[in-house]
Amino acid sequence: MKNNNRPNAETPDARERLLDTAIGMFAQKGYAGTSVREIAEQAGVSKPVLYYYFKSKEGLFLAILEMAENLQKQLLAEVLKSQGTVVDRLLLLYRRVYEEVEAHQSFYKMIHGLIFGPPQGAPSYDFSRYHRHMLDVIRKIFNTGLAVGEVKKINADDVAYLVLSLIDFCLHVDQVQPEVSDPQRAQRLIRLAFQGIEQGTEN
Amino acid sequence: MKNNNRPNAETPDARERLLDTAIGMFAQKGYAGTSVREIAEQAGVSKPVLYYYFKSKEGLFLAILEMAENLQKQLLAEVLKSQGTVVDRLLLLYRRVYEEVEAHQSFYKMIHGLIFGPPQGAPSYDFSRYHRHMLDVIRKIFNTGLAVGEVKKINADDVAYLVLSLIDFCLHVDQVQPEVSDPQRAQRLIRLAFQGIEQGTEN
DNA sequence: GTCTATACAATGATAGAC
DNA sequence: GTCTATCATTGTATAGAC
Repeated sequence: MKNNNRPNAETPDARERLLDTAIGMFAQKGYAGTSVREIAEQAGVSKPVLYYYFKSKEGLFLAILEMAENLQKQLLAEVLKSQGTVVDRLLLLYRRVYEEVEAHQSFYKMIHGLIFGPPQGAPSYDFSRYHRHMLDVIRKIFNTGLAVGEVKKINADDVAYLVLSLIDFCLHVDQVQPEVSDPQRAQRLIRLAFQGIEQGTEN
Repeated sequence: MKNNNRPNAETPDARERLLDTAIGMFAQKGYAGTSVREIAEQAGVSKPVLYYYFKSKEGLFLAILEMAENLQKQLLAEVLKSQGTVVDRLLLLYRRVYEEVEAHQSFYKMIHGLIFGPPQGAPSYDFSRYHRHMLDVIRKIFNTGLAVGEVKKINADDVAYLVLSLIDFCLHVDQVQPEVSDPQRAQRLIRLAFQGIEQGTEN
């Protein structure tokens, strides 16, 4: 937030290096699997520096989560401003999330692991909020389509869960099985769900 | 496997108690977050007993994973024998997985955490195999439907990913947010994807 | 097979000098 | 702000008696 005496420093200061390093290690080895010694070592500082800036392992952890939620809020607000058909706006949502994930891979991986993985003694935190925010946005986009008769009269909740399922799963595969990853898959699957799989007996 | 001198013992023997306890704790706190001391304590045995049966923490862990894969193989083989329309068979697949998850909640939770969570220093193991097996089965079911013109000519891979996305995500929600859980949701979402969301311009 | 007791490394955290 | 040195605690694992 406040940028002290190094506006354009090439090497980020200790605090930022600690944040970056911690994100990477929490992503890779989880909360319990990562030791403060490793974090400090890899960030090139001593342990007391970590405790100076973040007070504890938990403090460092919570500082990261706060950043994450702000990033998500910003992204979703941007997507909500978009115009177009429901499908197009949902595809935009996916593309923006995908870009963000690509740009901050470790960051996403860490949050992903916390949402889906076990709470390995990490400070308690309501991770489902990330999904709730996503579901809210998808529902809103769908409802505007409902109003103009662009989509069938379906429970908006169901559509939201369906779309979020596809987005999340595809991002997950991209991340843990890069060898079978396919950046276009999520977009194909969303279109697929909109058009249907069965041979159409129009109802 | 081999059942020694207690065919109908009310209290399982030490080995089985250790397995059950470990599954529960790995599910709740992850691999790194669980100590052998806790496992032994909660199972009502001493630490050396754990090492006697499983050689190490990793050994105990791997013994559990072996059980898990056998259970999955058995379930999928059973589903593959089913008859009916593609949708019905996929709904059966979901119902059977759901039943299994309900019957062995901690077991599923542990595997789920390992598939989606970070590898918290746990022994390396290819967890994507669980997804591969599921994808295989869904693809096979879809292809039989393709052969009889029951479904559109779509990439079977895409359909498999789509269906697995829905199943996995719904099971995940049931598990981590029981308050918004809905056992019927996955089945509704699968039907939804087959029927389509858009107002039909038949193509 | 199961226990008590213990070895020994790694962990989160801090005191106090600079 | 950053370091060296250190603490108490907890971790995995084992020796050896029963």
